[in-house]
Amino acid sequence: MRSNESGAPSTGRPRSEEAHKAILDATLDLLVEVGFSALTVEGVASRAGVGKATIYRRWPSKLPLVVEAFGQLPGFEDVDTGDLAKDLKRMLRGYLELFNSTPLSAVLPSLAGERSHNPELSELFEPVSKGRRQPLMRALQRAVERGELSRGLDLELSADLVVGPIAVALFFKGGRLDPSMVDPMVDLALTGLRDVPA
Amino acid sequence: MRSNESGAPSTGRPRSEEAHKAILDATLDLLVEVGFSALTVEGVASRAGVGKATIYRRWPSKLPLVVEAFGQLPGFEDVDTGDLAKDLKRMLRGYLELFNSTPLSAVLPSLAGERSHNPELSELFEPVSKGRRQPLMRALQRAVERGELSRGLDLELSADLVVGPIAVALFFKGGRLDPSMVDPMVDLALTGLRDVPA
DNA sequence: ATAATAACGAGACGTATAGTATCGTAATGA
DNA sequence: TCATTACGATACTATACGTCTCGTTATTAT
Repeated sequence: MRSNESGAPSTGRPRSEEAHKAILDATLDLLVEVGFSALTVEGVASRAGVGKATIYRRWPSKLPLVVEAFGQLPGFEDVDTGDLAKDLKRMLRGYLELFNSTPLSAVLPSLAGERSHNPELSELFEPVSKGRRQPLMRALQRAVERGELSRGLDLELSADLVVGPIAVALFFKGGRLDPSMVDPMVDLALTGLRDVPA
Repeated sequence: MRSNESGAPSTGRPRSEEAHKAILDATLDLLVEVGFSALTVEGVASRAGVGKATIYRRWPSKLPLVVEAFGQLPGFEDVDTGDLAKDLKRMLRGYLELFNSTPLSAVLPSLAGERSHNPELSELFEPVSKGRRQPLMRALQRAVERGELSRGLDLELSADLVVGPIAVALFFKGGRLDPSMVDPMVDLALTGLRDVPA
């Protein structure tokens, strides 16, 4: 019973890539249509035209499946205009537009909410979450290299500050995410509240 | 079959305040012990020593119950030192300490996650969420009146910026919320990223 | 070829829990 | 005293997770 590195055996019928993709697609479709909490594995199986076992053979439970489907959605697109404010505004605006055209705005809070009770999910989610921040971190890094930002700046904290208002809107307000909120948001994060002559 | 304004009839056996409180207390206890997703209505009924019907007579489903129990937890404590940075730091520090001593850090993401698929819950959550921000908003308002902040400042957005990094940590990172993160957070929000001489 | 192996779709199955309905009883107001 | 409603308890229906077994099909080893 030899196995290759991915844990799949080297003999017997191979797993169907087709079924794999159909499952992920069906999961995203249903996330859009019914949302996370109403999404059922049986529904995914039926939509994808596969048996439940075919799903559970690949993912130990519903959550990792949703995490992987979610991971296929796009994140920040990298923008490099040579000006930090422009970079941030374009990236965040594009991101908010994704929220209105994909299930991102519904899936993100659901998964984040589950994390707090599910350490395994938390671990699955971590690299995905981190990877999505990368373009943002790179834009900040470039600004430091250009001298636009101070060298001593905590870039992690800075990134949190920049996207913070989006997170607040997403989780604590109706979730209405108008791309027009981006410009004042970025401006305020760059200049700070205390932008008044003493 | 006359009813008073709260929907309860004016005749027959009145609803037990004792049972009401026991249910809310049991809900909070169980939120601490087992977390939100493992919390069951049957468990709450059993812990509170009431029948399930007594719960469903008051709350249409599990979520509004949890929202109301959650609403009993304390929020920001009002701090007025005459200095915005001090006010914010003390308030946020106290808030983060709440996260480590109550189920707040687990319940908040869960409820926020459910909101995106549940408009009714969203409406229930709205006033609670808004009320919790009040001390923060007042501190900002005072700073404007003292001339510490500019009059034209968007205070809603400012509040989002200040608490944003906490939201990001809570939802996108492990949820580790060390009160020591507060001081640099507030300082950065006040001065902005671009705090470097041009 | 033929055997061994493992994935396939379908769906039965056991368990858990949400929410409803029904019991006999207790408390209140007319 | 009687109507009304809440009470705790519990049976009930419906749903969905995750496991398992069916007969079948695709692939590899001999």
